[in-house]
Amino acid sequence: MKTTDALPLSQPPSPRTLAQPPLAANVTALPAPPALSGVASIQKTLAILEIVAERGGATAKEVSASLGYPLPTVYRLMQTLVQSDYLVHIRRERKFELGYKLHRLGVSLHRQIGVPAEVRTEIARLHRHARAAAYFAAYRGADVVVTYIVDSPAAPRLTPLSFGFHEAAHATAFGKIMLTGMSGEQRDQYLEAHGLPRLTPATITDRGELERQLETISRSQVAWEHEEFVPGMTCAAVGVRNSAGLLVGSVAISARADTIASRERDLERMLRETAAGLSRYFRSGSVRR
Amino acid sequence: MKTTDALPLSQPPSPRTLAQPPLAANVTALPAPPALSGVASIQKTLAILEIVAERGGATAKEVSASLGYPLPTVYRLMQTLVQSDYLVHIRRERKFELGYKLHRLGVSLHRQIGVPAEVRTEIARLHRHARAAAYFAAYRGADVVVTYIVDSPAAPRLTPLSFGFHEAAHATAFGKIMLTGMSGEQRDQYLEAHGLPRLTPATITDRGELERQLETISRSQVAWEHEEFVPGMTCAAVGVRNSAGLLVGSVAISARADTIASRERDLERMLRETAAGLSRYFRSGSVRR
DNA sequence: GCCGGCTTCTCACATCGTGACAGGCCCCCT
DNA sequence: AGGGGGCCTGTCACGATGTGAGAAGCCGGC
Repeated sequence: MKTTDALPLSQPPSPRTLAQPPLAANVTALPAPPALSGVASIQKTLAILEIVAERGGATAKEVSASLGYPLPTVYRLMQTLVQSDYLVHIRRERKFELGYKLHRLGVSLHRQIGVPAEVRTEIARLHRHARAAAYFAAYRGADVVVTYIVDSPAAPRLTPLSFGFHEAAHATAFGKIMLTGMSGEQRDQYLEAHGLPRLTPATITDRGELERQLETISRSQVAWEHEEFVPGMTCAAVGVRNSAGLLVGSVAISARADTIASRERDLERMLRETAAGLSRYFRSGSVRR
Repeated sequence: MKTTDALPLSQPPSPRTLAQPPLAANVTALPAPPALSGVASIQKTLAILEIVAERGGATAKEVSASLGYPLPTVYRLMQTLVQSDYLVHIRRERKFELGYKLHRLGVSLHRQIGVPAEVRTEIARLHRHARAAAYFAAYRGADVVVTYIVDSPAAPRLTPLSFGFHEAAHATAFGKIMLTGMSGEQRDQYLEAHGLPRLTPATITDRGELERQLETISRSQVAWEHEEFVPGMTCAAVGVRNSAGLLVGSVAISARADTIASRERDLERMLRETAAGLSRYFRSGSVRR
């Protein structure tokens, strides 16, 4: 057995994904975009970091141009990042690239979110039996986060749903499960903050309609999502609870809408079984019934 | 074949590794430690990020205590990080953990440094034949960085030498190779900035002695390091050059000192072969001779 | 229901970052 | 070699901006 440094799967080489949380983009065009609170110089610095990440390296000039900061400022901020190993200055090529500290931080993040082996094997089993991409999403702070995925060429994951995804709760199956687990007040607060942006023609953007559907979901204990997140794709999820009965996460699958229609019952059964097994695990430390 | 989110191998749960570049620590005890230049608020913010990473989550109070910043300041900075998804605030547990943006940045870093498949297979082959941990270190900016490692339980890597390692050039085999590739002036500058900190009793800390050894190395084209970096461990490295004859990286192995003594010749031969193959690859795009 | 912690305001001060400008450096081109 | 055109790094005075003491919310726990 040999071990190597595992390279995290590359996200697609997309130009502009949902990098920023999809804030409602059509609020009658506010003149001043959020620019919320926070320390401005830090926001600038982080913006620089992300530009460099997106482009796979950038010159100071490019950064200055695309963010609109004056050049000396850009240099100053970038040098601060270089000093702390968040950036590397490659003088030969007159450009900046990401530094090694980011590797360590990424590793730390994975350690903090690490998914137990039992969850991994159960999700893998679900993937095999359901012939669909299978996900585990955990609750962390005020969000649901996708923390584990098993898919295959025949049943690939939904493109934006990679490790760490936590946006658009109103349009995803596991997001809906999370919303049903919240108190009315929590839900109000969450939806107020994130809005219900339209992602596809089928996305639920009406608060009342969403509430009604959540009602149904909390009775049936399974959440569906039909082309509301990505056209042509369907997801379903079931919650996982700990010994106190609190939602700690959820199990989900995704697949092409047309390949699912005929076996919804079946898939629901498998999801419930997996979720029940994991709930047992979170109660007692064992999956076995 | 199934694909999953690959978790980068965890670094050892070490408390305080060489996180900061090992600046010469004994310069007659300057009253004000470096605190070099740079934007102070940003350095504070990054320090907070790293504390949270090290501890696997921390409360604002802990951060305030261990860095000596006043509490409101800590909250303000941490909230800025939360807004940009570098941190997550877990209110239930009254603590902060790392955010998901760090995953993306880590992935981008790996994309930027990505090692070609040819290099990976050659390093793996070297590992098998030499029965030793095998490394590829690339030049990036003004540093050598370990970018690929193949090891195994029987021949494990040197503990601090994980992906991204780029310190202590004077005490590592691939570091010495890099130093031989520099002009006298570049070398002066590099060693001036980094110093020659003593890591083991055998570490070369005298500039003249190092220069003499580099002389020898540039003739023999192979660099050895005997317990100068980690006690009981030995490393050797050979440079890899591109079509312009410039060093682009190096190939290295490490093993317990006592298991190597009898086969230094053999290992040198294998290192040279691997390095020659990779040099061919960097010249012509193919390893084949 | 009250207490004690964490967390978030408020606000006046001066620090600290800012960015126009100019000079140095290095590389490339001829 | 010599020049020229970038990239990069200083310098500096202005004032916006971050700062941190204090105090008031907020929330959970006893």
